[in-house]
Amino acid sequence: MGQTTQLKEKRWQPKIEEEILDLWTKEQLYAFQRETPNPIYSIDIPPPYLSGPWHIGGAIHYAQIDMIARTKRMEGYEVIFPMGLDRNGLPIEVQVERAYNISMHDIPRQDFLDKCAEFLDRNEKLIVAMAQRLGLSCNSFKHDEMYRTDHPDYRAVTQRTFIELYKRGLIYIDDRPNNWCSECGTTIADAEVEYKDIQTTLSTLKFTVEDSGEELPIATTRPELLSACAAVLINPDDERYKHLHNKTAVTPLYNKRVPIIPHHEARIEFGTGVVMVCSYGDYTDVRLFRELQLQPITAIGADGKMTEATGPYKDLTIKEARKAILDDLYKKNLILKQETTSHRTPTCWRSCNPIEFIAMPEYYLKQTPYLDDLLSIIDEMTFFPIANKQILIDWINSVNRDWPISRRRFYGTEIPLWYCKKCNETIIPPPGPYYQPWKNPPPFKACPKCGASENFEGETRTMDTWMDSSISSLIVISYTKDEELFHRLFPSSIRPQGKDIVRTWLYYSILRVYQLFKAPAFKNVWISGMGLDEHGERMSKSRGNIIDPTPLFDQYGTDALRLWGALEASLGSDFRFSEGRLAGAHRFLTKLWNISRFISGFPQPNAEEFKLQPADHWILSELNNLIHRAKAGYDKLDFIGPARELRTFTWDLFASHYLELVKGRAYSDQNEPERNAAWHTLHTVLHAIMKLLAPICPFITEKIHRTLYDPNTSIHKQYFPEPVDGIETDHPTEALIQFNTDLWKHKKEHKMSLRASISTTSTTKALKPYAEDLKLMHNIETLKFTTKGNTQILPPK
RNA sequence: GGGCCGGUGGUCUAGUUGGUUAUGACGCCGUCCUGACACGGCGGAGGUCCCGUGUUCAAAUCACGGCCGGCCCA
Repeated sequence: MGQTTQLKEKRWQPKIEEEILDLWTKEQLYAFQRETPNPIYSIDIPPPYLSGPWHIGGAIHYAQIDMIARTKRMEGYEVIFPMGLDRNGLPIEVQVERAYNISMHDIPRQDFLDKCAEFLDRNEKLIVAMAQRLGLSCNSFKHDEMYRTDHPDYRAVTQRTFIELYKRGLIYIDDRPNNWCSECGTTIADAEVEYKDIQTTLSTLKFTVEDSGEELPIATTRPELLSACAAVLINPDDERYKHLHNKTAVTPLYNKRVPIIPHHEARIEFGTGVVMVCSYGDYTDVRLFRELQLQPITAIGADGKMTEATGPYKDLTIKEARKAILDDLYKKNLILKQETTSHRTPTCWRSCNPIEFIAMPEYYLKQTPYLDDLLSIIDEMTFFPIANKQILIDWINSVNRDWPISRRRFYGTEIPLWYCKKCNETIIPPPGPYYQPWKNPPPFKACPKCGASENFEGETRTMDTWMDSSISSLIVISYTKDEELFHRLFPSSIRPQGKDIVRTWLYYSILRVYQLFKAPAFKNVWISGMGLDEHGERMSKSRGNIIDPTPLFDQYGTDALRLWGALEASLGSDFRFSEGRLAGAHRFLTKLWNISRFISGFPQPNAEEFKLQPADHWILSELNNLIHRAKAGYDKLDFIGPARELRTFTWDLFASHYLELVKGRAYSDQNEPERNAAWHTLHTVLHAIMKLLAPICPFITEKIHRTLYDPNTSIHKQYFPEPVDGIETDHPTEALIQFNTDLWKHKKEHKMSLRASISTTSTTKALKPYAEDLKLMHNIETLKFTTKGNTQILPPK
């Protein structure tokens, strides 16, 4: 008979988790074994963006992704689950500029990069510490074994893909109007544009009709663009203006002649029904200039200030210019009306500033020719849940122009190009090293076109950070580092992520990998909902509703947080933070701990030392059901199912009914094979619960497993349990629960102690096999069985 | 204007290939220290499953229409 080490602590303490963490680190428990005989499962974990520590929603998101890794391990896979860190890009630069109150243009480029790196290193420590505290089972948290998107090796791979696509003609330069954020000083992609309702003033300006001199009122939110007005639109069906078709209007202040064009884009009910078209107020303007072949005038420069074309407003900011021009219009009586309106304004998702549309020469990656291919390639991927695939489909269907990938920023992967000043040739270096053209000498001797041997200029721009992060799935499976492994593992097994970055990270990843390999990037895609605050709002710094998980780790522990995260919402749905419900999850762990503490008081009999009783068969058959249901839930990578099944089984069936039912037998001195059967069954069920719960609550299950069952081998090296063989399957579970409820109720109604004896009780025949256990449990002297189902209890004498 | 998702006791939520008295948590009321657990046990109250129409022997679940909310796009 195997002795069992008893659990001592009266309740589960979050601080035990830290001891377990140390143990895992020491044992390098989750290190990837390349030479494994098992199938390999690779997880393209979202490398956290190092702009700040996670809020509770982010923490839970990563905990859920970790449950995927742990599930796959317990299903028998060797799992690649690296810790990655996304360290490129604009938001970092913006934060550094704010923190040091500097502009990146005012200090040497290298100094600025060094400051960014410092800032990143600080945040990295915080995030990595939190990732470990969360129990993430990443392969390694050693400094040199995590990947970083700004590492020379990573950037060299990004540049290699750029070079490859450039050579194939997929990257080109163009100077079409683009989304320009003047605060960030760079072009941004459509995917980075966010729409916000912003209060603004709608001013009605007095245009006139040429010749007739008729007054033509036009409402606009952008009076500062008046100098760039190239046309005036009226709706062809608008009865008020039919007589003006194809006449000419004169702009106020500038007295410029512009055509009046009938066009369906003018909404009859908006403002006065007449709109001015300027280069460029919004997307519609951009489209109309193209469609009507109007000559654009640049009113706003790249610095966000007005240009010469605006006359007296030159060098004013947009805001200043708007105020100044309204003052001038007012003085000259050219404003007919002003009202406040809410305008749907495109803004930069990083700086939150309204964006402008400005033509600049930028590099583009072709994407529109690939959209149909992408729509079919995603059918080769399995989506969890399938409903969230639609977000991606919708986005692919709405993409209508190529991806601007160059950024006039510094902390990013450099565009690896040089230009020959003599002949203007663009020179591409060979793939391999990491290039910094603004700093390195050119890696070639002469211009391949004109033969010049000097006067080369390195490109100063960097790439959109999504150019880096969209190849993370390749990095995860050792692209360019271990070609044999890469070919064996491509495409990677799963991409887990939140639904907020479907149109960016997911879309770009699928596009890029398809362009490089003509193949799907992933076998599976897992898209979860977002963690919201207690009022159901998205957490953000600007809203000031960030919930910091740090104190919750100390108060409730990681396992409670993870269990809460699993129980809170089905996959794909948003979930709200609630401390009360977190406390509820914590209470389950206390319960589980105490169940284990009780069971840890009994030894573990060998096979020949026990004889299973009907009650044992009953709970083992219920355990078998649980195993099937929990595994089915893990199969869907939706943890709410297994979490709920486990809680209900453990608390409402195993603890409340089975444990109480066999207490008498377990403490008895007589009939050892029957007593041992209770001990054996208690341990069997408990150990199975531990293994089934391990992906969700890795700490408490590890502690109990190592204390009771195996001090030397982690539970996280075990597989999910198989159903117990040779168990009778037909049991009256409902009747059993009902009988116990009836007895408890009876004793309560008669103000009897639960230990008080009952002289005579009768119940359904179906419960006859459990007679002995039931009599001990409720202290029944005589228990009779009838063909009728109802419980009959004789009142005490 | 279009698309997607959702609307289940006070609050949050499970369940939607249609099938007996709708799941659970938190909260609430009452009661009890019973050989692990008072961070517990036991008992209880509380729901027109957004509204309407239809399909069906049968609808929270399917169809159509409407209302409300969230997200995305124009």
